[in-house]
Amino acid sequence: MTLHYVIPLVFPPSSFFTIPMLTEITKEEVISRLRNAGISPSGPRIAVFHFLCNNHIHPTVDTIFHALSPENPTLSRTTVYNTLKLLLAKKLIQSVKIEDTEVRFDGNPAFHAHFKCRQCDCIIDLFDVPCPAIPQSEDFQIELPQVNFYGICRNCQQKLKA
Amino acid sequence: MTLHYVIPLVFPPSSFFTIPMLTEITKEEVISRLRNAGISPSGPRIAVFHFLCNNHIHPTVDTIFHALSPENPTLSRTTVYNTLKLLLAKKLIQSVKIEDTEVRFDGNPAFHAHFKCRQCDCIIDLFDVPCPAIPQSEDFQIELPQVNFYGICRNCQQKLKA
DNA sequence: TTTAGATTTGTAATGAAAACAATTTTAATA
DNA sequence: TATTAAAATTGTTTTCATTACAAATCTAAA
Repeated sequence: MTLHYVIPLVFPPSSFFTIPMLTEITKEEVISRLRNAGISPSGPRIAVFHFLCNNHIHPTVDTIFHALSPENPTLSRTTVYNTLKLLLAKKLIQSVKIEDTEVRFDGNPAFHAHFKCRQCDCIIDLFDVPCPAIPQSEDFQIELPQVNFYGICRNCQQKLKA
Repeated sequence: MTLHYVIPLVFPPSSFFTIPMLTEITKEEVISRLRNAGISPSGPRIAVFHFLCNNHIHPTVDTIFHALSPENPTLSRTTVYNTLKLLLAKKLIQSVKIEDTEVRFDGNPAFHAHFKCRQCDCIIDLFDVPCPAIPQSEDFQIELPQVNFYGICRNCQQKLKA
């Protein structure tokens, strides 16, 4: 079977750039999600998870640390690392391996593809790229795949044109 | 349109594990490919590219360096880095961003998915996972996507059963 | 109030990658 | 063949994300 796709003239095309309802996730909702996952909702954990849920910028550890430090003066990088590892293990977030050497994080654990702009290094969610078939085993769970695109984002395309 | 997939009992299932003809790529063929790409075929470049074409193990820089050092006693890590960067720019190879912090390399630049075993850390080519639709722009080339699966490979599944 | 376990913190260590300058090689020209 | 400029390679140094580790702090149960 061959699938045919409409080839858009700009990237990301609107059909690949659906923006989901960006309702603010409250601290209470964050605490509830942590409790449901069996994680005791400490201050740093609430802060890190809340930041990831409401900032769809696929931050690095350092970005998270610097964003939260002013409000949490005693926060340490190690705690950010520990917290992210814990959230990943409980599948409350996902990691995005789209850079060569550093990991980025995404507060939305559901499958979606990502696009990295080679010009401005932004990372954009692509909610309308279908998830590739995930082979399942009787004995083992195969995790969601990562699907990463690379290129030039629409903003940078327009800047380069001008 | 909904697609239905046969769910295999073991992973990787045979249909996801097609092994292409693994004919040895000769040094002459390697030199020819380098010349066609406008790269002068120096000793280190031939060695690195030849290694990648004939060892489908998705090696790291360090693995390549240690594999080639005995035959090339003066080879330096920096040269391996430089050569890989050049081969990538000319699209003779591809990088595989499937680990958190280090990049792996693949002598086959054509699209195929990858699977990483969380148990033994091996990386397996999945030649039968279809390439997601690649949005194309009039002005900019969007590069091939990376599709990465994670889980437990068949070997480790059997070891864990026993 | 005590105390054990959980959590957080800061420092040190690791290691991949990049930056950099110097050396060596190559290839064109005299 | 000799000269020389560009290309390629090399080793060292630096950077920086991540991990390891041990000490300090906090939490919640007894």
